[in-house]
Amino acid sequence: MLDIKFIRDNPDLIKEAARKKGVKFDVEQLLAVDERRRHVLKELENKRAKQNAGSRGGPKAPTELEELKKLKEEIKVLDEEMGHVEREFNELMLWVPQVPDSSVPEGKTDADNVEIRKWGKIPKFNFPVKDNIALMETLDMLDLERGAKVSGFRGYFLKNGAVLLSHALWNFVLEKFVKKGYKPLIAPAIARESNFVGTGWLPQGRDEMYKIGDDEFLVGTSEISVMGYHADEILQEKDLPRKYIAFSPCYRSEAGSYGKDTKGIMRVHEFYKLEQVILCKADHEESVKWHEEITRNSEEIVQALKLPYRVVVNCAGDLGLGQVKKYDIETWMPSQGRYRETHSASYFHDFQTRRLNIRYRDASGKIHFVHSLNNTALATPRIIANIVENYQTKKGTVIVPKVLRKWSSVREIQLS
RNA sequence: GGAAGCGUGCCAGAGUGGUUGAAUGGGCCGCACUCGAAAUGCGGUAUGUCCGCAAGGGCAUCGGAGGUUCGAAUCCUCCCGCUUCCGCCA
Repeated sequence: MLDIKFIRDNPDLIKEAARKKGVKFDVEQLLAVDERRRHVLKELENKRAKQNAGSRGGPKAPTELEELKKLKEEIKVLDEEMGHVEREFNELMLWVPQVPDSSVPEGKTDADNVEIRKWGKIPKFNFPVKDNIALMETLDMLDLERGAKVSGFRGYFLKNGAVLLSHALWNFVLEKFVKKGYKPLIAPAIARESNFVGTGWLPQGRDEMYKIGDDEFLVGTSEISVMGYHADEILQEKDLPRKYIAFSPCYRSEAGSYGKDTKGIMRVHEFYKLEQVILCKADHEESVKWHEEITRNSEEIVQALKLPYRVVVNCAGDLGLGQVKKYDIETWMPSQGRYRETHSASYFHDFQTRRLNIRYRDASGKIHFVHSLNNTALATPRIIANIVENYQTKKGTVIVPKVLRKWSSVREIQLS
């Protein structure tokens, strides 16, 4: 959500943002509704002022009562109209796109994302490369058939080495972030609808979400529940930034991606994620600074795992409604001969915090909406696909990355 | 799942239909007193929104949404949350 005053003053910026992001949004319609809203509001408030003045003091004389009753009826009619206008206004406000940063490239889909740096050496294998599914099934790390039997389409069981690897990864990443001063959380995967609207996942992403109650949905990322954590709070400036590293299971219906990655662990309905979330001061430079930090944090993880990756800046068409700018980290997948997205770092300015009503008081006592950012720290099992492929040996085994050995009893995953 | 109670400002806590945005105490900020501090005294201390260059003013808000009334923090309905007891349960 943006500030209506900002929208009134800069309708052209909004129009341009909608064009760049490829979303349909009619600013003129919003401004017309806004004008009507303010007009009705003024009338309503004037009548209320009259009513308040009239009903002060004690009991009323009959003639006075008659007039007040009439006024009450008029107010009721206006109030109803106000309700309609307000609903329409609020609904439209939810669809106003955040303005992308000027450094965000033009483009429609992820194919238009622009590579900004690369790290690591693409591994060369002197034997036929196996893909992650073959490797993991051969090593008894993954059971897709029984996964589907029990869980349905895209269901999976992780087994043996994959389980140990998962726990080692979680420990490794958690320790790293705690050392950096991030507060660890285990966040709820069940969240009320307002948190989804607040983070900008709803109303547009309805099909992607599992609805499990009248008001409850399963989160597709703990960003949703962690952002909800501070909803309706006023923080102190000295407490900013708040940095969180949150663990949760994540659920995505993957509606609309039926053709993609239909087998394996790259795209599943249920996965686990350690997520970085930062709330910082309402300042563009601050947002940029922390955006670079959370991106670097994740790069450090991938580097420590010695996986080749590249960072792309997402084009405007690949940005969410609320995102100002986004970097994806794409990690090398030998069997596919290309990089695949493993991390996604974005900042929102106050788009989310306006919806969630998260504010802070600055040193002078003024209140502002905080800025918010988030990035994947590590998502499993997806990253395991990268690991097993990059670390495979001629024998068909998988070497455990060095940094994980502290938590792993084996240095090589083989069939036991 | 059954029963009871509760939800007021930064905190504690009054307030059960009529200038109550809300007593009182604490905290916090400012000023005075003091060489300084403590103690004391005085003053200030919500948010949103609309109009306005501003000063200022209007409106809304006592968990949320409705309702009754000329008038609601106070009465009614529903919802949410918390607490306690019972049942069930990892």
